Amino acid sequence: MTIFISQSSSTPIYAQIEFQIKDQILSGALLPGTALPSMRTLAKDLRVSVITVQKAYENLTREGFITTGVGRGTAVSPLHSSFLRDENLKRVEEGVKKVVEDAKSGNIGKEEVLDMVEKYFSKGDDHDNS
Amino acid sequence: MTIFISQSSSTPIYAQIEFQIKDQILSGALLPGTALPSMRTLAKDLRVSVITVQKAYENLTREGFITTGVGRGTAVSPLHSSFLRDENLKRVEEGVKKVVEDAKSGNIGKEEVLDMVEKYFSKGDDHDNS
Amino acid sequence: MTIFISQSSSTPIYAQIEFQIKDQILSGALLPGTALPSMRTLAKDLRVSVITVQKAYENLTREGFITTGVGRGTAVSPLHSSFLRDENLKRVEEGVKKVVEDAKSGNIGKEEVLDMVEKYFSKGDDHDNS
Amino acid sequence: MTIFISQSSSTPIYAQIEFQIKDQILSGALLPGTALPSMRTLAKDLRVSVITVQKAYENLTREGFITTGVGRGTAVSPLHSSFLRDENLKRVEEGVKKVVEDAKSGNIGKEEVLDMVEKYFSKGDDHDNS
DNA sequence: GTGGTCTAGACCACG
DNA sequence: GTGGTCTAGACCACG
Repeated sequence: MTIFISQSSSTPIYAQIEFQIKDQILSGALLPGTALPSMRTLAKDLRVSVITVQKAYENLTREGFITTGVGRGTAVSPLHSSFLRDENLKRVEEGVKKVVEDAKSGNIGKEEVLDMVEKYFSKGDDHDNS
Repeated sequence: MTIFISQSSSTPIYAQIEFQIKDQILSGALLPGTALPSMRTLAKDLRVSVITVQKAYENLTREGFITTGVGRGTAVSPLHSSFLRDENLKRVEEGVKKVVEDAKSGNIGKEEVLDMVEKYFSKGDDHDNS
Repeated sequence: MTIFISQSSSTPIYAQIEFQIKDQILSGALLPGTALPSMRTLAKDLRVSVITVQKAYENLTREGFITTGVGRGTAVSPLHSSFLRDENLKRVEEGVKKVVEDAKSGNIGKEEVLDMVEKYFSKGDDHDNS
Repeated sequence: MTIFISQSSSTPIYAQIEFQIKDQILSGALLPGTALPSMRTLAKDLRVSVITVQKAYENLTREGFITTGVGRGTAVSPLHSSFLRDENLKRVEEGVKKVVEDAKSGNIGKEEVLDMVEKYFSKGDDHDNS
């Protein structure tokens, strides 16, 4: 598991850890059952305080992404793929809603927004524009 | 000019004021030259400290949306309509970029996102579902 | 006499009036003895308060650029051309001093500064580079 | 880090702090990564309010010179040396531009300005009067 | 400990 | 009246 910490970012360090782990679970990079490093190990690796890692793990546990047990360590929760899909859809839908509100109040047309979506979906693809 | 403050929001009060005024300028609800309420008046109306309103006005001034002058008060800057359009496009494009990133990492397809955009653009319309 | 007021500038209005009149005297555009408009007339022309114009005239009088007499109105002082030249030199020399300090502390060489001076002196000239 | 405050200057205290720190970063006296004193410490040292120091730090953060983080303190940003040079050049060029404008409107010749630049560049040098 | 937000006052220059 | 600066407190999240 790879996590990058930016000391100069304004995002709190605990949130950087939390978001990156969540991203990797949602994208399927971290599969259910996979063991996460212990809080002490991760803290040492990232050169941050154990308390900081603890806060990230705590939040992820509360949201159901990981499970922690005394003596068992921490692992990715056995999430139904439908749950994952719902989480992702929720995240995207919230973004779309906000974007459309901004577009409407700023007199930006539907076609322009659709074009932007097409544009960013194409980026990073290799000659794939089906 | 109408502004709603949520004391319980995690967004700072000064930012709530700032964003709402910016929204109204970008949407054309506040026209160039329009006088804004004085910092003291707005502070009293919103039941917040003068300093809080000042921080909002300061940020808007630095970004060029309003002009302030001691003894002259505060007014919406003479903005070119092209500037307004650019600002709106920038805001929407940043939103789209983030949405597409989330969609890609969550295995959500382009078509699904396009459908969401259509859906939210239709909402609030009268008998318009072309 | 032409004066432009910018309501959106952060420079106080009285200072805008003061500086523009001083510039015109120092550059020779306003000659000694020339009558200035009365404070009331100028205030009406510029659509500002009489008190604002008064402050500008007051400062210019104190610095010796204009003379005011009850019933005689206001006029440009009979300045010796050597005085004008000294004022101009003082202003330029102060600017050069600050520029060189900035250059030194920023590791910018003398040649680079000399080049900039040449460059800006050429601007606006017609094929004159003696 | 040494900072001098003049309570009687017309430059706001927060700006004095801001400019002096920026000067030291631009001149290389403060290297990237160097920790700055905490706002409370500096405020106590300079005998000013914490808010005043905060405003200076806030401006420097927005301009990219320093990075701040709750719980992490404040440090000089990792700046590219090319950025530093550009910032210095920008500052000097603005000064030269203003100087030349003053000189032109005051009928002061290019040679005189060039001589002044030479003169101030020599000052403070040891036995260097080439 | 750190920086970020907020309050309730004050005094100033400007118009 | 207006905005700009400053003080001396407070509470918060973060590390």
